[in-house]
Amino acid sequence: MGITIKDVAAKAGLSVSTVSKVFNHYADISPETKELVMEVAQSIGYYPNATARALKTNRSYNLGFLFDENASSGITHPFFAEVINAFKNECESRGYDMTFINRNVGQTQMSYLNHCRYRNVDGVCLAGVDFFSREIHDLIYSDVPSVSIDHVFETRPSVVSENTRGIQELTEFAIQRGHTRIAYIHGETTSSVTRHRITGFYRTMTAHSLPVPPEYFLEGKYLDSRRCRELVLNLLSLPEPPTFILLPDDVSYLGAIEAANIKGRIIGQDISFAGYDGIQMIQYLKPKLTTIRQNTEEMGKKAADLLIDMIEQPNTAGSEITYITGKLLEGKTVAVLNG
Amino acid sequence: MGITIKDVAAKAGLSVSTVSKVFNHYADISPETKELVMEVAQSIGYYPNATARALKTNRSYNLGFLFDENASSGITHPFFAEVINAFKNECESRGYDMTFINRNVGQTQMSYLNHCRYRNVDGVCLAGVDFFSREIHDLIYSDVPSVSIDHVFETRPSVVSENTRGIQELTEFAIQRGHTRIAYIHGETTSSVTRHRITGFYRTMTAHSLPVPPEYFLEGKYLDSRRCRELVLNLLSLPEPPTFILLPDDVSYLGAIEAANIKGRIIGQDISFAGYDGIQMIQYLKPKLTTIRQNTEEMGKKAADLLIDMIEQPNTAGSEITYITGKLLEGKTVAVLNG
DNA sequence: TTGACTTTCTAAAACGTTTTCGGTAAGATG
DNA sequence: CATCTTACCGAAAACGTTTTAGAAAGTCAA
Repeated sequence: MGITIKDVAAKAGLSVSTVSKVFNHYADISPETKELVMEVAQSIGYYPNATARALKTNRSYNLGFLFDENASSGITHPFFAEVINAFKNECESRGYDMTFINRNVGQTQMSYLNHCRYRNVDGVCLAGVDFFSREIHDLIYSDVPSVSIDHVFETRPSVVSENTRGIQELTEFAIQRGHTRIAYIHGETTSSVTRHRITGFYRTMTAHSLPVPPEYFLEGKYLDSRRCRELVLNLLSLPEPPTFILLPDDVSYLGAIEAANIKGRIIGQDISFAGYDGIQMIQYLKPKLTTIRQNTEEMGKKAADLLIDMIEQPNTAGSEITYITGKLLEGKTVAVLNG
Repeated sequence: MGITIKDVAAKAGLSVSTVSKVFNHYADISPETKELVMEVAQSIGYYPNATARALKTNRSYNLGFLFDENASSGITHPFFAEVINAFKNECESRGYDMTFINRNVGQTQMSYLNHCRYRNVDGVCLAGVDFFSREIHDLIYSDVPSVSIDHVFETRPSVVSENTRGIQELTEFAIQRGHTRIAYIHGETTSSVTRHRITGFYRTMTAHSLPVPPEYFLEGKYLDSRRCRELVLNLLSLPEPPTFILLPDDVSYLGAIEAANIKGRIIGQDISFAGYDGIQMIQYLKPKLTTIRQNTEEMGKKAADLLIDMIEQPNTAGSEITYITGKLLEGKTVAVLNG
């Protein structure tokens, strides 16, 4: 059917082995032969078959990306989409392709690990999954190389954004401007990201001897602006409402704006907000949101690099943790109370 | 290294062929043997190797997805992300995986077609690319099955959203409410989507004998709210500004809001807007945008189905065009001038 | 009993590569 | 001239499957 290495060999008057060697940059090939093979290959439009190669070498040059599919948004998630995009770009530039790993291939349910094996991926990157589940555990402690984003397993390298520090900065930012009644609507506590952020929040509040009344500390949901709207409404209805509210993320700001409008508060004046993520689209809103811009570009790229390095030099593979720091974007949503 | 079909055969006391047949649901296998094989396979944790299978059968159960990588946003594009997600989900439920197709694999530049061949994808879905380029042409007229989204090639099936009709509805909507000075900031004219929309616009305007002065018809860019802001500012600065402006898409509305604020116009009163796409996040903005909600779910799913059908029943493969109709979402951005 | 089917299984070739191990020829060395 | 290197190339096995063609054994009717 297709054009194979045999056709090239025949046309060039050489053996299959020799042609193969040319494509794999073996040393024992004369420059003339090399050139000849290349020419012939070009002329008849030969391209090595990745499948056959993968079978032989047990390397597919294909990386898996695993994130929670049934979670809200999948690839639609603005934060993960950016990370995935960066990951994919780095893969490509290093000669790898990317496939999504899931567990329902056709009718037959398949574990993540089995899917990886079945597809023969050289490695897999995990992001936004339930890192405490059995399945993920099996995958992580298997022989397939892996790297995780925003969660660390001791035996594997990981890329984590400095969530604790990010929230600290944001909280500090508010306190510096005279806020003391500070509320935090955090995301799902099942995620370790949330846990780190909560740590950052409490740490800062404690450092400044500020109280955190229970009604100021609410469990919201990531990316759920409707939910956020309700919670902000609740907060603003308190007898003693907060002056500053940390939101789960940028998208939640959409709900916060609505709530503020309903309550007739002017944002950045009567009530202050901060988000998390630094999503471009949200930055266009008025008033501009004060937030932490996550370096998604770096996260995706670094994850790919760690993974590929691990694959290509298995001996030197460690369990390096790479911290990625976000950047505080100062918007107009935080009032200065002590000006 | 891994567990192969041979191990299963040995342990079950059967031949490799028999085991293979069990996994491929051949008829000439007794129920007892079938059960035995399944049991043994289960017990030693055997899983068929997709690579070897692909090599033999020339089917990879892997589908390519191709979209313009260097275009603005890649996977980050809110509209395409939704389509891709739906496509991916449908693939999975029918037993296929999805890989992104690009042209820079490692150092070596590779044509899209070659990438498809190299990866041995069973088919490829095209969206948001330059459909008029040579490379895409080569791919479409090759032997690899393909389906296109929002563009039709006569020889291939396609899924297109009814862009002409969408803009017609929007324009009609404005006219019914008494608007006559209607401007259109359209997207890049290189895309056939834009061309269809422009057709819809002119058709409606002509049907109502309304003029379209050149200064009301501007080339903007998709997803570029900054650009949109400038163009809306220009429009609002005209001696005789429009009362209604069709925007390239929903994201552009962010720029439009800014421009209206700068010019001191109240949206839905002094100036009216309509978007396109129906992106969730934008729908949370105030005032709520009147727009066409694209049925991205259906588009992605249908594209996957067409492609897989074509792969699995090559004989019945046609060049069916599937039209997906959007739905007008009435927001608060259109003033009623004849009320 | 015998031939004709059926049913169930297997041997072996093939898919397109990579890689090991040798082999050959030419040049270098003494 | 004999031997040793060196540089280059090829034969063949292997990777883990699928699939064709046929073998063996059982069934059944006449």
